[in-house]
Amino acid sequence: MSTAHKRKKDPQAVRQQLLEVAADLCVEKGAAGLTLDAVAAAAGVSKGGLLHHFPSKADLLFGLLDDLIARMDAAIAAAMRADPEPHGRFTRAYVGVTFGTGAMAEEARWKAMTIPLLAEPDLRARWRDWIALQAERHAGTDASLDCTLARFALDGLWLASVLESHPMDAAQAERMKERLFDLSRG
Amino acid sequence: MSTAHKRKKDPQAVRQQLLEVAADLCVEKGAAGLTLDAVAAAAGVSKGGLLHHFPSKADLLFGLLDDLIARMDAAIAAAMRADPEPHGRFTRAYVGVTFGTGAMAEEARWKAMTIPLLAEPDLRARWRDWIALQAERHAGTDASLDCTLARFALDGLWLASVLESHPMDAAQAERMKERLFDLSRG
DNA sequence: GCAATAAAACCGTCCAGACGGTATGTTTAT
DNA sequence: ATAAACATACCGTCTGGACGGTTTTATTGC
Repeated sequence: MSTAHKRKKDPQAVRQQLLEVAADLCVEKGAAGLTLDAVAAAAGVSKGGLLHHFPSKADLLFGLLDDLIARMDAAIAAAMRADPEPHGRFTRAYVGVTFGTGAMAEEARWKAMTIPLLAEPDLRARWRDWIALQAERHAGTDASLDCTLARFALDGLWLASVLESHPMDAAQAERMKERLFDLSRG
Repeated sequence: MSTAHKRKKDPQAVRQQLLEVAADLCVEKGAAGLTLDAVAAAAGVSKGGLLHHFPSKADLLFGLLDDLIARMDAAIAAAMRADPEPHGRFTRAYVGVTFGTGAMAEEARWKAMTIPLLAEPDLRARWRDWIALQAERHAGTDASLDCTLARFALDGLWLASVLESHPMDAAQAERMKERLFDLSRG
């Protein structure tokens, strides 16, 4: 028994709530282990309500990834606007955003969710498209060997942070970040 | 109806066969889509037989990962023996083995296992342990910033190859490999 | 050597629960 | 009034794995 029908309806908010809850569960259980029942329950919505917003599980996962990509795009675009030097600009923005100066809790959650998302072949394709788009868009400024290497290193670093396999203190992280910036300029 | 009980019993071989078949199916369907029935059928063993060797699905996946890790350990050890320079020796071996000259089947298995490895918390822990062990063991020779960075870059490169997100031709790959070797010496 | 006995290595079936999705009713906003 | 935004109930399938047999191998006693 829920009281959802008593409160004011706000479809957008419910949709957002569903996405956030799904993201959390995705981090815990992985995309494969994500169940519609669990999402609905955790969001305080019935399963029917969930399926109203996202007609299928696949749609829900697509929604998750699209949201993630949109946020990342926005953050990268903002970082790039603040960088006067064209060469390696995208790489630096990518590094800066992933190292995440701001909202750590949020960052960590979205980062951790990426892996489970990538486990699904259909979602992978979407992710790949985004990568390809970025590569094409910044081919003129970020295609050098060291820029590419810096981005790969960042991916590895990010992987390590998700796995918690390479515990690093703040000083080490800072040195690494600076080294990556160096590479982006070379 | 099977004839397994007619032929000579060889538990080790059956176990190995199960692992190989499971690995192959993992490549095809992904670890999430791996079913015990499918593994048992493909290995010519009943489901009961499979569950005799691996009491649960999790155990099967553990077995799969442990097998891969053992092989990788061997390959890395061999590569390290052939490298006279101590500094960065492990990093170079890691790079060399991952770039993988030979054993394509093995590489395909690693690729298939990578995503599940990152997605499943239990498998993740196992992998993390291995990383920690290596880091500790080679702390004296491979802990420099550039060595660490090279390994991170390699991980990123590996991920890209799994996701097929950064198509690279052989020449590019070779240049990247050389650059990583350079970093391991600095 | 050789039964006898235990233990390991299987086989084949069946089931309980989980899960995605449908079908239909009920409330709320416009 | 009508459509969107939910809730409730239910179904079919799929899958892990429990279970009780059967056959082969190993060990022990004599």
